[in-house]
Amino acid sequence: MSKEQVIPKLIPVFRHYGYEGATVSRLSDATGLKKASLYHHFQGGKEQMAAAVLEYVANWLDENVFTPLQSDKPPSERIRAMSQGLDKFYDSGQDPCLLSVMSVGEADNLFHQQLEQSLNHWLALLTQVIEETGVEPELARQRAEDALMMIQGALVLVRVNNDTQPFKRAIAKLPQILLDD
Amino acid sequence: MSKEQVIPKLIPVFRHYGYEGATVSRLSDATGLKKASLYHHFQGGKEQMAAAVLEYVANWLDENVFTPLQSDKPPSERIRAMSQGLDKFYDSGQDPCLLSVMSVGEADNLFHQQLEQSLNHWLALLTQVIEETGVEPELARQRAEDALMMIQGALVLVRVNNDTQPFKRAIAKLPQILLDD
DNA sequence: GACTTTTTACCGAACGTTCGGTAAAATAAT
DNA sequence: ATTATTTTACCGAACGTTCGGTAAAAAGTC
Repeated sequence: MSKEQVIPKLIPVFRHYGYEGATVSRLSDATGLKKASLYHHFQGGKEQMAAAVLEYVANWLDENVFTPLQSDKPPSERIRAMSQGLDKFYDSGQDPCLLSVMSVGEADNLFHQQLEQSLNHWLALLTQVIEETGVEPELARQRAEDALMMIQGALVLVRVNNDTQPFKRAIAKLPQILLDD
Repeated sequence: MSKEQVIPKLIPVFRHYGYEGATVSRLSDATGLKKASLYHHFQGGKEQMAAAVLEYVANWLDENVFTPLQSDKPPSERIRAMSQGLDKFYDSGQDPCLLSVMSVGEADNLFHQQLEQSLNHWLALLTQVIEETGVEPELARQRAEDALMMIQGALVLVRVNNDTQPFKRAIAKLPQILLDD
């Protein structure tokens, strides 16, 4: 079993339990590999596993969310494409966000730089799309932030309330937040 | 040292490290009490400490956020009062939200009911205030959800980006979200 | 192609450390 | 003197990690 096959099995563990909650035992169970085997693939241990997961997810987002956002189609359609990618990424809000779960406790010390970079990359791309519709840079940035806040907040609501409706509405409201306002 | 003096010292540990990251050692350091002394006050151990923290925070919110929201003043002023309480509670976004941090991993299994109840209490109160301005129940509920999403999302953004501006803007936007729309 | 060597993938068992938690002794308060 | 509070010393279990070794695949040699 190669790393590329292992990493996707690690993802849900970190997502649902956070860094400190993602014990090597749980990671072992999730992958079907014994602890020692995990350490064969990731000599850097749990920290390297988390780093690999973050990198994998960043690439997934690049392909399924950021690239569609940068196509040459009209902004409204690009945002629709992004929304579709996001809905798949978060499984309609049922899967927690790695970004938010990894910015807690010890994990934040280890991965803050990576997380900040990913978030700002996303914000920058979104801001650019909005600017292309003729909106002032500062306002465009604010709308981009509003959109991300809505999504992240929706994920919290969904998790606590066991109801995916807020997330679906947040996704549906994205065009309005980003373009109409 | 009494429980009432200990609990406030426990709060920041759970807030910043989450339930699994809030080790008894850290709780001991934060309170200045040795482990065994903590167990004298909380025979139920770490779980009881977390439960006490949640209860304490719920009461604080009741007094400083929910009660001002239910006064007999006009809705706009009640929302202003709530905003003020929230800003103090989250220290302008610098302090993470217990609700979101405790809904991860094992902690969610232990406290889901409490968290869900607190969130829905808040949502219900907010919805009621909006309804009083003549808004349909369903729309009022949606606006209440939007407001909470904005705040929760802002907290994520602030934590990752080390910049409290998004939170301050989210707070400032509350009247518009809840009343103007 | 057959044989040897090296590398890869995996595992059982154990490592030292830290986890949450407890018993008994010491101290403080009344 | 009694009670309430804190501390020292300790426990089993789980933590992340490492060790020694096995089986199979890959690479190198003839």
